[in-house]
Parts: sequence; structure tokens; C-alpha cells
Amino acid sequence: MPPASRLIAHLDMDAFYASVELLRRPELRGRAVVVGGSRARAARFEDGHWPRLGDYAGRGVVTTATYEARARGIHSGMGLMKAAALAPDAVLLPADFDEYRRLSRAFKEAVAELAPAIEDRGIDEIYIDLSAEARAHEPLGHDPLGGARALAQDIRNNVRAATGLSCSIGLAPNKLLAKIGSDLEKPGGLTVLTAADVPQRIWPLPVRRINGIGPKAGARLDALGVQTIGDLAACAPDWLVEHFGRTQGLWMHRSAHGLDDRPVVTHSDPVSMSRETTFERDLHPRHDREQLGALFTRLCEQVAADLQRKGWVGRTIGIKLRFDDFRTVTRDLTIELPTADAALIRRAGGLCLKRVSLNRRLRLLGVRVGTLSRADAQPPRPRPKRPLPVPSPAPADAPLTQTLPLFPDES
DNA sequence: TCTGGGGTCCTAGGACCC
DNA sequence: TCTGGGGTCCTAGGACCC
Repeated sequence: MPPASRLIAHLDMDAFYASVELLRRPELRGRAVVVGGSRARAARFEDGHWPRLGDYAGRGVVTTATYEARARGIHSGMGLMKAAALAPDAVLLPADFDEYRRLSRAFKEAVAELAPAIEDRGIDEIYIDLSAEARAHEPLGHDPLGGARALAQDIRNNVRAATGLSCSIGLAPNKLLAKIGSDLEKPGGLTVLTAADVPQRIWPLPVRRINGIGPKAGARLDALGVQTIGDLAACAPDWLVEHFGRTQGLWMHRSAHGLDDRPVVTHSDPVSMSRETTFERDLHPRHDREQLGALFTRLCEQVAADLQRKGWVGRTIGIKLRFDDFRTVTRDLTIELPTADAALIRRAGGLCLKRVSLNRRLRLLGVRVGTLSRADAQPPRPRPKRPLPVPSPAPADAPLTQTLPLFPDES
């Protein structure tokens, strides 16, 4: 039985964090504003000036920028220092995630009043399955896309009324095209795409506009002479499979032709929870041992608190380290019974840490708990015991630190 | 003065069991 | 002595997304 045709919307809030900031600081409208650097001191209007991006010194990246700042070449993910070189006079505001989460809940509730089949895709975007709503128009002989367009308008108006914020919506037969569509007429766009529009409107776009083709795949395709989605659509599936493997190659081919049958998933359980922090300055595993140990303990307490607050426990405890050369390593350890206990997580994390040779300064430390189950569920049958992994021997050229106790232990 | 923090999913090898 | 598979779990790394 062929699946009935669907109507999917992708809704994306316009420059979300920056727009939230403008909501409470309307005098900044029209100016280049950058949100980022959560450690930046609270932004205040002082001595006739807002904090200047050009005065910032430190690590941190741009989280969002207003369209005025984007016009200067600033985009999210860019280092704040690089952004400061492009627009030193831009206003820099620290991120206020509590406020963003509050407005995120508000816009999603406003959508749910009109269309409840929502897939959460993070703080500022969602997919909505409008198939049922669209079908309700058909028996009346309405043009289904006309009805859908009107419904999308209603959704946008409801979001605006509830939050004061604007969003862009893509309407299409699947998630892939809806997502591309919501980005085509930003900000404030409402874009309808059908399968018939693919050659005209999708094929001229760069391959990177396909959600799932990132920097690496994009560069590899480019090196193979494939720049646009149309180029990709013209590639033989076998040739793509040869270069990218069966799964990814076939997926690329289908995507380039606008095909995607992923459902809108309205509920999902978390897989892991983590906390990590990049230090203000790189820390030395030996000289800064105490500070590292204290930070490590704090991260474990934060993950534990997150788990407890949300009612989850986990069996796989992992750590993540990033060295000053940006090399990243992870280690994890699966324990018998799931936990949300900070001291237990700390101890397991300490064992993981012993399997890393610490021969460079560190810039980041993280703690993760995975293989989650509900805290109120029957405790799962303990897994058969495995021998504890033997810490891998330090390489011959490892420095002395390897043989010393690493971080202060509570034992 | 490069490069955040919180996630998901995939791959691949080895252990271990049947 | 050598030769098999399949399935699941665990671990490490990497790509990607918001």
C-alpha cells in the first residue's frame, strides 16, 4: 500500500536568541547585535554605550546574530574574536538560556493549539505533521495547499501573538523539503514546495542545504565536482555508493530527488545527558590538578542533578577531554546498575580518566551519562558482570604524570 | 586571540555466547 | 588442529545538528 501523501511543515524561529534580546531591548532594533559568550558579564547600558563586541577578549563563539550583523559576515559558530574583527562596533549580549527556554515553550504551545503533531528539533525549530488538517479540507473541495497555506498563516499569527516573535515556515510533502523551504524566504517567509518544484527550486541550491550534508561530506562532494543538489541528483546511485558507502550514497541520491519518508516523531526519550566546560585558560594536568579535580566533581554533580530533576538514571558513564591542540578523546565505562548519584558518577569517571595519558594542557572537560532508563522503573536485572577494563598501559613516551594519581581522589 | 555546549546517530572492532 | 556463523554488548571516534 503506498503511503498517503503527507503535508509537513518546518517552522524555524527567525534569529531566535537575538530576537528574544531585541524583545526586551527594543532600542537595539536595527543595530548589529551578537549573542554569545555565556561568560560575558551581564550586559548593561552604561555611560551611553552597550557592551561592544570589539571590547571582548576570551574564548567563546557567536550563538546568534541579528540580520544586520549577518550582513557584516558574522554567523553562528564563528569565534567571537573573529566576529569582533569584522564588526567591532556591534553590540555583544550574553546568552540567557532560561529566557530562551521560556519563549521556546511559549511558541511550541502556540503551535500546538492549532496543530498538535509536533516534533521537537531543539530550542528554536519544530516539524509539524499537518496531514490530518490538510485532509479535513479535501472533502469540501478546497484546494488542499490553499487550506494549508492559510493554516500556516494562522500558526504564524498565533506564535507572534503569544511571543512577539516572527518565524519562517516551509510546507512540503516531507521533512527534507519542508526544512529547505523554511530557509528559502527568511525572515518571515512562508514557502510551499511540491515534488514538482524540485528541479526548478531545489536543484540550483548547494548540496550543503540538505540537512545531513555537513562540512566533510560537502567538501568531499565538491572535490568530486558536485556542487549543487542538481549535480547530486544527476549522479548515478552506484557511483555515490562507491564513494560514500551504501547507506549514505543511497540516502544522498534520494535526498537530491526530494525524497524522504521519515515520520514526524512526536515523542522521544533522551539517550544521554552531559555537562562540559571549556576553561578560560588551558589547564595543566599536574600544576592545575586541584582545580581540575574540583571542576570534574562539579560537572558530575551537575549531570547528577539534571538526571534527578528529569527522573532518569544511566549505566554508561563517560568523560570527554579536549587538549590544547584541539584533539578530543572520550572514555566510557558501563556499570551494573543505573545511577544518578554524583559520587558514583565521579568514581566511574575517575576510572575512565586513568585510561587517558595526559601529556598536554587541557582546554575542555566533560562528563556524560548514557544508556538511560526511568528512575521510577523497576531496576533492570543486573547485567552479567564483566571484568573491569584494565587501564591501558601508558605508551612508552608518556610523561611521568601518567603514573601519578591524576586528579585528587575522594578515596 | 582561532574554534561553546548539548545532543543524536553511525561505524567498526573485539569480547562473548550459542 | 582448524574452521564457521549470527547476535549482542561494550568502547572509541567522528559526522552532524541546533
